[in-house]
Amino acid sequence: MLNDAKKARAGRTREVEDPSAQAPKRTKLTRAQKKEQIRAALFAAAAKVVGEHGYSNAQVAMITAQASVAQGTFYNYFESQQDLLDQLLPTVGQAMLAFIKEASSDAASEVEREEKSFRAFFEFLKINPDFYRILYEAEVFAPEAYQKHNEAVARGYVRVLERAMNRGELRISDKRELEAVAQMLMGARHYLCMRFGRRGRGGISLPEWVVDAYMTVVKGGIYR
Amino acid sequence: MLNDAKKARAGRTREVEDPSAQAPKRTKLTRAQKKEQIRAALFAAAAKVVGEHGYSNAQVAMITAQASVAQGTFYNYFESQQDLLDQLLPTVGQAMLAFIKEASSDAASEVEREEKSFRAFFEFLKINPDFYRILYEAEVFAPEAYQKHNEAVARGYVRVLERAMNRGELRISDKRELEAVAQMLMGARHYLCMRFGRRGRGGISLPEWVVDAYMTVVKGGIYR
Amino acid sequence: MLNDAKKARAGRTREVEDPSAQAPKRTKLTRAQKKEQIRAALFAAAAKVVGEHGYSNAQVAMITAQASVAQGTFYNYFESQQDLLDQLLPTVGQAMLAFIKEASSDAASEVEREEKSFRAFFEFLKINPDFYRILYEAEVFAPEAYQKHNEAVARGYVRVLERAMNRGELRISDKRELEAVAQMLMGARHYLCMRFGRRGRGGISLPEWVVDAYMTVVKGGIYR
Amino acid sequence: MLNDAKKARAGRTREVEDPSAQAPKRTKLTRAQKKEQIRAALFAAAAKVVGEHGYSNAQVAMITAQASVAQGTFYNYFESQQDLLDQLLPTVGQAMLAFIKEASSDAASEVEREEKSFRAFFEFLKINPDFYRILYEAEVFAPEAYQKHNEAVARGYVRVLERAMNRGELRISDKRELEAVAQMLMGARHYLCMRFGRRGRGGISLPEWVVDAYMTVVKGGIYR
DNA sequence: AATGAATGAGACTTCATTCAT
DNA sequence: CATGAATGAAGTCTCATTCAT
Repeated sequence: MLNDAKKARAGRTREVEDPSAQAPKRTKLTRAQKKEQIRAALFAAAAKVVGEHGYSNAQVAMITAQASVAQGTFYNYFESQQDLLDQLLPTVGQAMLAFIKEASSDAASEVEREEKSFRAFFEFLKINPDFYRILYEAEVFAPEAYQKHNEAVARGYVRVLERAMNRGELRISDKRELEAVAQMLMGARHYLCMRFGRRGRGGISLPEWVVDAYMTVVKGGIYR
Repeated sequence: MLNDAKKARAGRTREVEDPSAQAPKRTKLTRAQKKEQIRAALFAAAAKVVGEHGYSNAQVAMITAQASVAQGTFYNYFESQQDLLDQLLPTVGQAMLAFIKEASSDAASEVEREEKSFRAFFEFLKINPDFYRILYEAEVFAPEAYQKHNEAVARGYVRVLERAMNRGELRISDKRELEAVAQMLMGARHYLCMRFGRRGRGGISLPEWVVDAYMTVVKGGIYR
Repeated sequence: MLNDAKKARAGRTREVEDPSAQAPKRTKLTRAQKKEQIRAALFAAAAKVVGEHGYSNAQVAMITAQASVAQGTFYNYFESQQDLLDQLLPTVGQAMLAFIKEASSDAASEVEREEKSFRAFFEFLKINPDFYRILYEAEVFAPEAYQKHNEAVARGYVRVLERAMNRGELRISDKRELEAVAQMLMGARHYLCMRFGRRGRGGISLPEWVVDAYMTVVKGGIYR
Repeated sequence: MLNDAKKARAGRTREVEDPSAQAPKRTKLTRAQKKEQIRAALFAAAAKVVGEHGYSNAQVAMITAQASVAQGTFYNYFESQQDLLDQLLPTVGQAMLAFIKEASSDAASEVEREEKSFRAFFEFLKINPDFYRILYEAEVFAPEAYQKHNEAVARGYVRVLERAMNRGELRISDKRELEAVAQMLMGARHYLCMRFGRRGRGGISLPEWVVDAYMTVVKGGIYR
């Protein structure tokens, strides 16, 4: 979804330039479909612009230019600039969570799941390099969305940890501490990403020894 | 252009003087003292404004109003708004590092030092609630300063960890991994602070069980 | 006077740095002399600054920096910035007129005097490259002074032309036309200077054929 | 403020569009036409403001007020204030050249052409009294445009003079001197205009004896 | 008098939002 | 609805002048 800007635009253009096309499947789009396409294009454009220039430089003019629509059109889809920015992380964040879930679904143990999730996070970032700024600048520019996202991710961690704790696999036994551990893992991932996972756009593969360090701490610090 | 003028003036400035060597009581401050006072007031005002409203709303007008000086005065002390913002974290960051160093200097072991440092960080935040935003929004608004600060903090961690590793106290043995561990600790602290350390201005005492969770992971995950 | 900035500054510095100097002649200057020195330094500085950056960029700060005095000092000598700018052309303009008069005083005929004056103007500009802007930008930035200067120069021309006319040496006979001719000569000189007389600072020698063209027109167009 | 602007604009628009016209096609202007109108209004406003107050006082606010548009609108048409100022002389200068060409096209000889051109210049100034400052202050405020304009005008003179020289009608025979002569004519015209052609706004008719003086010099000084 | 920092009015420019077509 | 130009509030920075030392 993050990199669909071009496709979306291309799609629209094609339609316009050749109204008599006999394309069997893509006949004229309905109104609703067109609207949905534009909305999607605006999201994709916003993602790209925020990813490249940050929230603070994500001007409406830039987003609409990127989406190949007029500036005024923006306000047919969003109440305000902030409205779109508030929706950006939820939209893209869901995709990330789904991606990670999918990638870690076949784990044999909680520890393995953690490693797979960890790797998947960086895999996702490699595919969607815009996500880093969309996620981490949201604390400043879309705080509500950020907090929700954070809580959702934390809940995921806590659920897993809880299961492990109930099986007696954890070094901690205080239920309250589970969320603290979750936050620590999230923070650790954030900083490793910041430091080792972002060499320019297009990303870079995370060094294997970073994964080693992370898993060493996870295995020894959290699990027995 | 402006710079030429400034340089010329700076060159002429005789900053030495102090002919009134022993005037200890003097109600009136010397010019240099006044200047220093205003500079400090601007920094303090900026810290407060950034802490309360964030970098993105730290307008020059707000800062100067807070410091009770005219807007133009600002530019006698800083090249530009960004110039001040760039200096803010270094200035306050130093104070934090000094505070933590002082608080953890009497630790008997590396692990104890880590706990004392961890607690001191939150102590510092309680005293300087503005610091949270000054530090963490800097990634967006003063990236260079942020990176420097981050590296300085990381270096501190690495130094400690290295010592421990050389004594065979660590679970990892790859020197490269030390920095990864440092980043993880920093990230963990950041997120714990975000989640548990900031209930409104004035801060809140960190729950003891958060410290427990943190130290459990540190002890089991990093140290043998 | 135009190039005394350095000297003036050196003078002050020397005095300051070695109050016990036994220099036999330059003992302490009187108050009045000091004032006169500063005023001269400000004029010289203004000339240099205007010559290099134009009136519109001749900020008080630049002028005082160039003169090595404090900004506030400026207002002990001039009512306002405009006040100095208004006095600049009269001051330097007098020097130019004197220079030209001196250079053309030994002419055997009016035509020869004109050639000598013409050459002397460019000679003066070579020595004082700042003069071009001081003079010609004054039309915009010190219009009153400009007009006065212009009239003074025109009067000089008219006086000469009148003499020639009375001797029947001119092609025109209407007294009113004398001033028109004077203005034409001034305009011609201005434009030749603009086009041929100013290659960078330091000036350039006027090509001889430009003088030829000028004198051809003067000889054939004005004199019989 | 918004209201004022709107009303003002509405007023202008209505007036311009001529509701009583039988406009066969369309009462309302197309968008492109409106844009062109605003651009023209901005140029006209700039010309008036510069003519009255000079480049140095031609603030964006003044220009837009004069054009009855909002300040922000300015930047839909020009990159910056300087951008407009740079375009002003080329725009108006072309009009002047066309005017003069038209007025002197039916001349029987080069000398006559020169007289007609000379008169036409002042005619143009009478119609466009703003042109004087637009042209002559450009040396300071839009130097590039000024130089281009100057060169264009000089080329025109040189072309005419060259023709005459080839026919042996000139007193000079050195091709290089042609441009010098052109500059002299331009300077002469400038100064005559400054001294005799601008009594307040609305201009004044140039005294006939000024034309006589000019033509006497041209005929005797340049042509045989 | 000299100093040089403080002042604040004022200029330019940006950009989210509105609105007429 | 889409369009894209118009709007004007708001923010940054400059610089002549003032003023306390």
